[in-house]
Amino acid sequence: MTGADEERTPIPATVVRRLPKYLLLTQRLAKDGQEWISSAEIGEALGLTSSTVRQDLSHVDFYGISKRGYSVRGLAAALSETLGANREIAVVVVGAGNMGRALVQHKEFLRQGFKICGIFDSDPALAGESVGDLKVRLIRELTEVICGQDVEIGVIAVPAPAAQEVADRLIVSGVRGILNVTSAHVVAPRHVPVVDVRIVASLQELTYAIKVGGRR
Amino acid sequence: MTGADEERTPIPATVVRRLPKYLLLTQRLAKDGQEWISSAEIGEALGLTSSTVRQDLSHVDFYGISKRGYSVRGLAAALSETLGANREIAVVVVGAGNMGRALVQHKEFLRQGFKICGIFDSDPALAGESVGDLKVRLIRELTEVICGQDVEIGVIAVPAPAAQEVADRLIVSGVRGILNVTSAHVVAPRHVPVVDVRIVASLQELTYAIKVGGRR
DNA sequence: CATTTAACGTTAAAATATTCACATTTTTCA
DNA sequence: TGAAAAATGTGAATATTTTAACGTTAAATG
Ligand SMILES: NC(=O)c1ccc[n+]([C@@H]2O[C@H](COP(=O)([O-])OP(=O)(O)OC[C@H]3O[C@@H](n4cnc5c(N)ncnc54)[C@H](O)[C@@H]3O)[C@@H](O)[C@H]2O)c1
Ligand SMILES: NC(=O)c1ccc[n+]([C@@H]2O[C@H](COP(=O)([O-])OP(=O)(O)OC[C@H]3O[C@@H](n4cnc5c(N)ncnc54)[C@H](O)[C@@H]3O)[C@@H](O)[C@H]2O)c1
Repeated sequence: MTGADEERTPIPATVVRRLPKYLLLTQRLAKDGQEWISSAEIGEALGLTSSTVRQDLSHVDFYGISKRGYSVRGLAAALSETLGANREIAVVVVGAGNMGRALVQHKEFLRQGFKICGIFDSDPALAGESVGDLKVRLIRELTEVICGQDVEIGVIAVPAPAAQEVADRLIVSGVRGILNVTSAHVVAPRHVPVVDVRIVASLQELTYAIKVGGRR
Repeated sequence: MTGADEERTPIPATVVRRLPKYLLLTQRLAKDGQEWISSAEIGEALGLTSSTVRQDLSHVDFYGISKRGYSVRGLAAALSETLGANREIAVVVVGAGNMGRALVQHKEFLRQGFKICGIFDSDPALAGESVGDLKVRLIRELTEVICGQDVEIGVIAVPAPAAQEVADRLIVSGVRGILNVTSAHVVAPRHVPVVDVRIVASLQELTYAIKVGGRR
């Protein structure tokens, strides 16, 4: 009767960031037919200690068994449920440039339950163009589509200066979370979480790692 | 005479991940003509406490001054230098699919010093096709180009199952760091750092944040 | 010119995250 | 069947990260 899988206290962000790694690994192993995996093997595969793995998995409503480890399929299912990703989630992409179009055509999203159901742009010249199965729509149709199709996530893939404006539109349209692919810092109310994907920043992180090199 | 900006001990990863944010902010403000900024203003703009900001900046060889804060331009320059991003860095992209092509055409990379000087694919049908200013080359020319042009960073944008193989090739070709855009976990020797950009994982992080909603 | 104030750099306290260590559970096998 | 082994879940110890506190310094003000 009760949902029962809800945690009293949220899982620490640092743990949440690792859960998708466990999920992906177990999905892959399940496909390969592997039945069991130990925390040590997971750690090995992902560069973590077995202890961190066990500690992390203690937040997931699923139990391993002594001497065997975790059921690969069972763990994958539990992780997916814990992440709230065990269902189809409607997504819209705003910005039909190179990045937006790449995202729309990316197959893996759907395999993981993310269904992109609209791509929007402010440029009238792009309106009506096909991208994968979709046609680009004008940004002013955004609210209508989001409300009508109960879209949960909006992806911002416009030039950085337009990012906040787009975020605001997504928010008033009722989106529940935002994936921000631009380098802009986007602000949103507490109840609309924003996750950033910052590719340039990742490259800069890499230049630092290269610079300090061995000494690390 | 001495480089002098080298730290005895590497900057903690958690700090390094924030430095690009400070860099981007100060670059933008510098362009807007702002001269000074305080740690409190930086924190405000980025959702951090002023204390965290000052603590972070203590790792950067640059000093603010009482009552004024930090020189915006000076801080930007110092951050860029600390990150090792204050110079042109040659990059190659492997995988000329949607993502690889989007990356090659992305203008911001060059503005930040990352010069993409080659795009490679294993598909002979793609060889010779234009992407921006570049032409797609066959993967077997990779080593030659990397050695010849002293390429520092390789970006992996191929299907996940091919990621490790591509990484291995990049490594033997002498690349000094890898940006991995696939969902695969890539292993590399200690002296070749790997930074991951995991978009699907970011979406899953978002579904969790949506699920736990207000209670956070 | 002395005083007030804003903001820094830094030390230390508090909060988080990771790792260790081990009692417990399940399986194996002699 | 009972001892040995492998792996879990968890409490405690470490280590790291974040935040608070504060002495110091440079500018502003009267
Ligand atoms: N291309 C990449 O590989 C890449 C990599 C990292 C980050 N990004 C970021 O992703 C974003 C998009 O990049 P891109 O390469 O696709 O750029 P792009 O210039 O190719 O496309 C941007 C699109 O956004 C549209 N647009 C502008 N303002 C808009 C608004 N207010 N509402 C709706 N649409 C609007 C434009 O008409 C254009 O079609 C940028 O912020 C970029 O920094 C791109
Ligand atoms: N498109 C996106 O928006 C997106 C988003 C997130 C992650 N990714 C990841 O980026 C990677 C590429 O995605 P994509 O959409 O560009 O895929 P894609 O299928 O459009 O392109 C992949 C390209 O890689 C080439 N390739 C395959 N094996 C190769 C090898 N061994 N050496 C060199 N080239 C090889 C293929 O010929 C193809 O051209 C994938 O791992 C994908 O999961 C893509």
